[in-house]
Amino acid sequence: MKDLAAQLGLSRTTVSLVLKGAAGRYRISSTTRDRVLRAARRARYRPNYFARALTMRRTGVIGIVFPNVFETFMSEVIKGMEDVLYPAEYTMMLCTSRFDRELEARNIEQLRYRGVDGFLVVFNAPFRGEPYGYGHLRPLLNDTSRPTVFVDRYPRTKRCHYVVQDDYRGAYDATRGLARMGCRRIGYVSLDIDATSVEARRRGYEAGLRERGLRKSTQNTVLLRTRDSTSEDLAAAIRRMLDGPGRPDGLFVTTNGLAHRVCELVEACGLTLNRDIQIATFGSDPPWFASGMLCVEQPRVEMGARAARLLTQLIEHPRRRRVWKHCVIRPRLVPPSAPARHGRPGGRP
Amino acid sequence: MKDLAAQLGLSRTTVSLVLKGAAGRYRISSTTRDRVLRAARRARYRPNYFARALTMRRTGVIGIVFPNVFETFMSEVIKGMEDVLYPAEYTMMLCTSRFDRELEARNIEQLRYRGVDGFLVVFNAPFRGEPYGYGHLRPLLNDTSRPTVFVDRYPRTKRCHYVVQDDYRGAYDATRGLARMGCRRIGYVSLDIDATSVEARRRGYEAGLRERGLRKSTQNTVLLRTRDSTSEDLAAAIRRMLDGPGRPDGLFVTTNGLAHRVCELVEACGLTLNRDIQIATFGSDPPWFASGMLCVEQPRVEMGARAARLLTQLIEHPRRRRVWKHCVIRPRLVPPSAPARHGRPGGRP
DNA sequence: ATGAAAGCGCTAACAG
DNA sequence: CTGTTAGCGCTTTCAT
Repeated sequence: MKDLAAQLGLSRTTVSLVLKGAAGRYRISSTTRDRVLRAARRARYRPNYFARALTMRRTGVIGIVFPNVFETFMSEVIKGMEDVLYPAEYTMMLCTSRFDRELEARNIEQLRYRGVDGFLVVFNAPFRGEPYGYGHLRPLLNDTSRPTVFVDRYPRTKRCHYVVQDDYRGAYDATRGLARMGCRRIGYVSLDIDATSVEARRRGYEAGLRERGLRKSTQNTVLLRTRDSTSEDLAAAIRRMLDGPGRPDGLFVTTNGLAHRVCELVEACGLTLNRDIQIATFGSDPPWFASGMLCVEQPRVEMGARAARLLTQLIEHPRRRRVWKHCVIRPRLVPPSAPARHGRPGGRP
Repeated sequence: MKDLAAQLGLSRTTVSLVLKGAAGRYRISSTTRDRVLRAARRARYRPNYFARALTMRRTGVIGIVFPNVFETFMSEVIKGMEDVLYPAEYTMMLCTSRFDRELEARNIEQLRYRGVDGFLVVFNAPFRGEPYGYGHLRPLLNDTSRPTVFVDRYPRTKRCHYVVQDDYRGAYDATRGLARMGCRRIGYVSLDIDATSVEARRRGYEAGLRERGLRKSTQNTVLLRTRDSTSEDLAAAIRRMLDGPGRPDGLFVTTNGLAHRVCELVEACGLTLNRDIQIATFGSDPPWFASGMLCVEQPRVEMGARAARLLTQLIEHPRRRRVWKHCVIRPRLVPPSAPARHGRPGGRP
């Protein structure tokens, strides 16, 4: 910029002013303005990012923290974010926590250090009763100069911004859906996770049962304490459940990956899905795979987009940060696509 | 830092010197050094990122450019990178190009602007004969102050650093493997893409045929001009190939996603995999899915790790940039897991 | 062993 | 309308 100014015989101020579009306010002659603009273009001038950030305290970078990016849920949410962030001239800085709270904390620190303007985060939920809770999210909750929007789940406090799907309603609808399909003994299978989303799904499930005059039984409830869905824990629990006398004729499984595994196990027990038992879960099937499950379709892309839009609002209008925004998107119930067809994993070159 | 210095009654210089560990060289008393260090720790002092970057011209951030992150290939390569970058105190800035060259160019520009120390990139390959080639990678190839390591494929020039698998060898082995399984007419199915990787696979395939005294036929060759593997193009081509007189009894498919789709189509034509026809491809099956294909197992995590390690070397030892590093990793051939078992998509909550 | 001073590239009062 | 000036927070050379 100095060079530019020298070359034009102007002061740095003038150039700076013009370049940030304040020419009007300072009544700078349109001729000099044009000269500056043209010269800048010709020299492919771009302000130095660090110098600018140093004085402006603004970077145009959004910090994204996700458990991973390969699950369809995550990558579709990210797509939604990209859709709004890119046109708005923001850049994403993406970190994955790999279900590791340490790493998550580290990443958050890194992003803060690197001066992101705001955060979009899907955090790791601990197993219920685990000692370390959400302490590492404190830096996010306390930082008033940098807004955070939580996605899919939020820390216990409501003093934060978040965008989630209506987990309660989804589970409620799914459970009633199962009942309408003729199920009388509807079991519950879930990771035993301390997340607002899972908790809401449980409440929705229970409300659904109540509404149809059904009851839940301890025997037909499975709470898993491991994320490895191929673990023997799950298999044993499912077998036990299906061998018992009051065997369920329907299952509500809180998450998609788990549900697929449950399907397998059900079949391994000699039962046939959609005949002996119905299964409902969150998250829809990929196009190449009809699972035969009743699905609560998550508005993933939309959630990402809404979260990103909210965040940019909060960044650009600091006053709005005072009021906590809670955005809850209603999911849609998708009946099992019959007949159940097993395709192959597609689109993964 | 100013506060720190004031509080300790020292000059900023001293503090700065101590903090960067140069206390020894400047013979600063160990007592003052300790005082400074302790105070710094107590005040949770961290140098300002932008001020530092402004003077140092170094950020500790690595720019990562990938077509996407949801394909298993991509996410595993990234895992390998994380494995070496995190312990080495680097942070990743990840951008996806979504198979869009515009976006790819934009992302590269953004990352340069944001002052990354180096690049790790899997770029988009155009279809063969498409006008816009690798021009947008120029900024990477020309930038001597910021090394780039290409992964999985490299621009036509060899004047660059790259880490790839031995595509030629993999394809060669796979083709010979098919022949050893009894195939006499081995067809070739591929995206018609202008990538070094795909080209090497084709050459490997041809060499494999030659070595076994087999010949390729135009009729048993399918070159696709769309990335949408559910397209009717592929279905039609496969049908045509399988209906003809010299129907292939083996197929080498260059990429994994495509191969799965081909399996489906083969079955849709009334043929049975592993009986009427054998299929070989790159990329191994996920644990929950035995495809029945002969697989060239890609060393994905290792590729990511090697690339990252190479890049940090290049960053930290500028002199090494003068010699172009080409790292080629040998893949392993994995026979079809029998019997072919169709599982369900797991691990995707 | 420690401090003063210049500068990285840009912004923003304020004075002409 | 344009120029002067004082930072932003840190590094580094050069005196002391």
